[in-house]
Amino acid sequence: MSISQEKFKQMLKEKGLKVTNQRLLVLEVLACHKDRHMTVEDIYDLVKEDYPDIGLATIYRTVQLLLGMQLVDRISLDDGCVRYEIGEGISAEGKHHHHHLICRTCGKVQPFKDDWLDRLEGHIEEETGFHVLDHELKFYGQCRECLKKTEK
Amino acid sequence: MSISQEKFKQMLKEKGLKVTNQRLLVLEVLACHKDRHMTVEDIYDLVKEDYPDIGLATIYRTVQLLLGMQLVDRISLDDGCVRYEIGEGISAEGKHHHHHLICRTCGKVQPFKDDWLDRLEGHIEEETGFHVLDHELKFYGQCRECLKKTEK
DNA sequence: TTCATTGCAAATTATTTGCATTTGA
DNA sequence: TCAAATGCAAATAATTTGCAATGAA
Repeated sequence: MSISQEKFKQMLKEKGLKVTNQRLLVLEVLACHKDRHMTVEDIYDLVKEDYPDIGLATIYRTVQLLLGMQLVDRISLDDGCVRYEIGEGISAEGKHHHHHLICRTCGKVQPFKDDWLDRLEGHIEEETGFHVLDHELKFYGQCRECLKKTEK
Repeated sequence: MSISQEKFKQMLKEKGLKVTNQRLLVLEVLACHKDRHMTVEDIYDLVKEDYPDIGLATIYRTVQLLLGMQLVDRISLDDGCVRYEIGEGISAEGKHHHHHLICRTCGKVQPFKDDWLDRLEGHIEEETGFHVLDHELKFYGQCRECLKKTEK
């Protein structure tokens, strides 16, 4: 579950930052499109529907702010665009992860939930002394639909 | 083990492409710096030592070519730079993978070899029908050295 | 010879920054 | 009131493209 608007307002205040319409809208747009992997341009277009005067630079600045606050993740799907996704939140049981399955034929991206890597993280710490905080995992291949078309 | 120069020449000829000094040098520079994660600018500087007249655009074009031929991988270490790495080659036993451990404090990147994900790939195919060909896995955290400094 | 490739410069795209103005606390 | 935030335009950075000249087959 991603962050609530109230919690976000509170976090801003704690940091001495201001609650603005622009910031709330950027967060809302990201929260309402969890499973899309949004570019800055995507966010810009959606926020403009509610707030036509917003500037592109504000989107860039807000996204940087949200990254710094760990409320969104930056992902790169290797199509050359930088994309952003609202974070899944951190619970007592640890992070809630999903990975991305990227189809090399049609480019579609589907999420895949899994906690398999938690054990691997422990293994890495033992072997290398590297303390793992987070990970990003992408799989490349062919989705079910493209696979079917190939078989025909 | 990455690709040999002879094999590369042969692949180019099969595609009706020409063997040029520039192409050989870009591949060589990547092969000689396996464990560095090279930006286009890094490659440019190194190739220029042997071939001062090469243009930056040629590096961009050659890297695209090598990507298309699956001889190099594009990686993004989230410092904003796009980086390239020579492929590990595909053997009969499957792909030879390494992951990246990225230190959030000092930015250092260390490789980590592991075949743990092969089983997860099988699991994904069963559950989603997505046929996995390759993957990229990054871990974020703190390296041993930065961890020590924090403890003091 | 002939067409792919190259280097260069200009064009394009993505992102950041400076600054006058506006706005939230 | 007043520093933080915004919108705009200009600046910067990264990458691509057009084109005449070059070079591999």
